[in-house]
Amino acid sequence: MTSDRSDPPRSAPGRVTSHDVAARAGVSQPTVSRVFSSDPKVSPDLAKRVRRAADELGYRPNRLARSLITGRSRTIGLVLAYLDNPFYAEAIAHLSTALEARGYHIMVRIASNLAEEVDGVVDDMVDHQVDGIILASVSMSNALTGRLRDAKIPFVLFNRGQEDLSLATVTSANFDGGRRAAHFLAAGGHTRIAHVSGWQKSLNGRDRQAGFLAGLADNGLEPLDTIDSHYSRDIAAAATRELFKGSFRPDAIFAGNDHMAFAVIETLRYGLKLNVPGDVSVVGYDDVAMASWPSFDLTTLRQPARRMAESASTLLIDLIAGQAPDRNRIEIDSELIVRSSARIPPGWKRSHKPDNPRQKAATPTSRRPK
Amino acid sequence: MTSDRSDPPRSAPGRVTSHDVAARAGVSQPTVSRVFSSDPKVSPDLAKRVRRAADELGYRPNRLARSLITGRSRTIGLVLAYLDNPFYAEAIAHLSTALEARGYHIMVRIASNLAEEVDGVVDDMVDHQVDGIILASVSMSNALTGRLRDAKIPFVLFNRGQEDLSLATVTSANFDGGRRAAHFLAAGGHTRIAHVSGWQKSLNGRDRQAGFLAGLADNGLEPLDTIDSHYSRDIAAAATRELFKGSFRPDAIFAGNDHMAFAVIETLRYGLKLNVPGDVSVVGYDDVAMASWPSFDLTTLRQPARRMAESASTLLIDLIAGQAPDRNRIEIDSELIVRSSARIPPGWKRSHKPDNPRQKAATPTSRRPK
DNA sequence: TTGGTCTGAGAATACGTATTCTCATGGAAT
DNA sequence: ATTCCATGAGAATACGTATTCTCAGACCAA
Repeated sequence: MTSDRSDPPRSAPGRVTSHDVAARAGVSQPTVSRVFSSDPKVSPDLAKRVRRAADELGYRPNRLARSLITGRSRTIGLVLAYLDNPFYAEAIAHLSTALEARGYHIMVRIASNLAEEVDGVVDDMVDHQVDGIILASVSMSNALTGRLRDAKIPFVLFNRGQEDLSLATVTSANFDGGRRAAHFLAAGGHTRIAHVSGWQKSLNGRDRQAGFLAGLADNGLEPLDTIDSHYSRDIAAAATRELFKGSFRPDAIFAGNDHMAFAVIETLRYGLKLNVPGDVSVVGYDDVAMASWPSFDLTTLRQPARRMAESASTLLIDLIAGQAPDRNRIEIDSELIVRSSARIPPGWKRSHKPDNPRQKAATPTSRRPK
Repeated sequence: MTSDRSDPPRSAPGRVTSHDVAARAGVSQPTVSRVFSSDPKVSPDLAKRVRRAADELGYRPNRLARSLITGRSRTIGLVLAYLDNPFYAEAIAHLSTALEARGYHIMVRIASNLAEEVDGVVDDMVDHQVDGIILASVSMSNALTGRLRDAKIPFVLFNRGQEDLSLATVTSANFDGGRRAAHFLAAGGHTRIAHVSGWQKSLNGRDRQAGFLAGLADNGLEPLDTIDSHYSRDIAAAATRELFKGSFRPDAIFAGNDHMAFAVIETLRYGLKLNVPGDVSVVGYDDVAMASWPSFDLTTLRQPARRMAESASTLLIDLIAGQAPDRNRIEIDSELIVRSSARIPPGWKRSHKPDNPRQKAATPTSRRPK
């Protein structure tokens, strides 16, 4: 006999709580709670009775109430700056999958890179009691960093390093990737190599550029020019036109990411009537899905979005659990994917296309009329 | 003198509650609550004192606790099936913005179109007490529909109609769009027109196809063929090859969305060595950002993602508020954007390019070394 | 048989806020 | 001056669950 008997269900109809289940199963509310938090300290037969009652009533635990008392919402906030770059769409998908597998949910917000806007968004997430935050491609103000520290909310920077070594970050090996791009172009015999770079106020952009310059230096080369194009299609296109204004024209361009590389290629082809890779070789960074499309067939450095998402998730969960991870700055190697947008040096081979199982299964259903 | 004085703050350090604020301001906890829910029934000077105390302590209301008692989480769930189609990336961004402006937050989940998986994802969201759900491009099982009805959780289908007229949906005018595609191609003098269609188990796909067929019929034409290509790039490519196997080849193809149209164009160009639009005209549906890229310069029907997102948000909020909206099936007109991937009939003009203000501001910073 | 440990489940409480209830105060109306 | 209502704020309670505390009974050893 429980105290629930005297409480008529006064809440919204259809809203069934652990008390209702308890009443029907003839047990106390804590017992119901124990069953649903898989607390071992409940006898098998009682547990069965509770589960049956729950099923009959269609009970599902209210995660808000649970979160309120445990202090953990099992929600993590995801802040994104760009969504026109498809790399981040892939990132969302992989992060969502990875975190879901770990029992977490994602709250997404788009914020421009203005520090002020990011701050507001993050504050909002804090109010929602997120357990942790992933900031993809957004910069952090020092004020914000401090506030998150105070609030003891762990966060991970995804694809955006930061000078501050105490911040947890997951990136690809940007310096190394930039260097390998340079080596590849140098091996291809290019000598007038320009860089349409990522935003130089982001560490990603700087590291790729620094690696690229180092790679050129390894081969006794200097860049023809480097132009900060802010990860923007339009600016990258303008930069490309700029590069070809003078008489000393590039024979190769390394772009700070694929998104800009596409703009570079199109400006070369359709604006300047040049041939890629005949006249100019182009190399990108990311290997988004479109990079393998025949229109671009872009040679690029693959950032493994899935592995990066896995790493970021694991890292963040560790931080939430209070475990100091072995490393809080994770760099994933990026692989050079050789396609046809850049001259292939002797001895190098085109990367084989990944076989797509769906393609074989593609048996479209056709109907010829009549 | 309040009862708070006797309660030492025993919760996690840094966790400041309305009780703490109350104690410091010398008022009761309900008064603090009233100030932060902008309840008018609190005198100005007290309110000021409370706000000051809150600022000094860095207090921010716990939205979980608030939600628990109000029964409204101000969170809405967003379920997506595809993210490789950039239309949905745009949709996320616009939905996020629109709902944020209305004071809501978004919980995102990717679910394949398997009914079972969608059900699980939605159940999960219900547990999280979302106030409403937007299902983008995913189908609903009848069981799920019923359960959401029972749980009294409103939902809106975004870009995916449903036969059941009682379900709230926001789509573009798919039938009309399909018909206009047909009219355009017919006006261009094409006679052997094929359709690489969207998934025929989705109403979107069927409506576009039906409109397309009606539009051909308006011109006394019949389709050369229609092939269900499931919104898949690979299947669309296979379908295109299939269409060109025989001797009676299409002179125009209408694709069920841009994502497939790109695959069609590339298969024509790089697989079949045909010219677009010289040999074959191609029309798409969506007008994603890439459609305006010079590589494709795709003639297509623009689904205004922003307006659709606004409508879906408004509709859902109305449903949550319990107001029966005037219409629960919203169709947004889609505009034909004439570019160069399809022959332009006499008398028609290419749609002017939207002027991009950023392009003018693009003054890349260059540095020539040395 | 008695004492002690262990097990399982109910009672009580906590989480942080919103809301209802209650009541003191003060001004207006008579 | 007395009654009445409006106003504003504190006391009490609720939201739905997890957790701590408590205790009855079972079981074993002596």
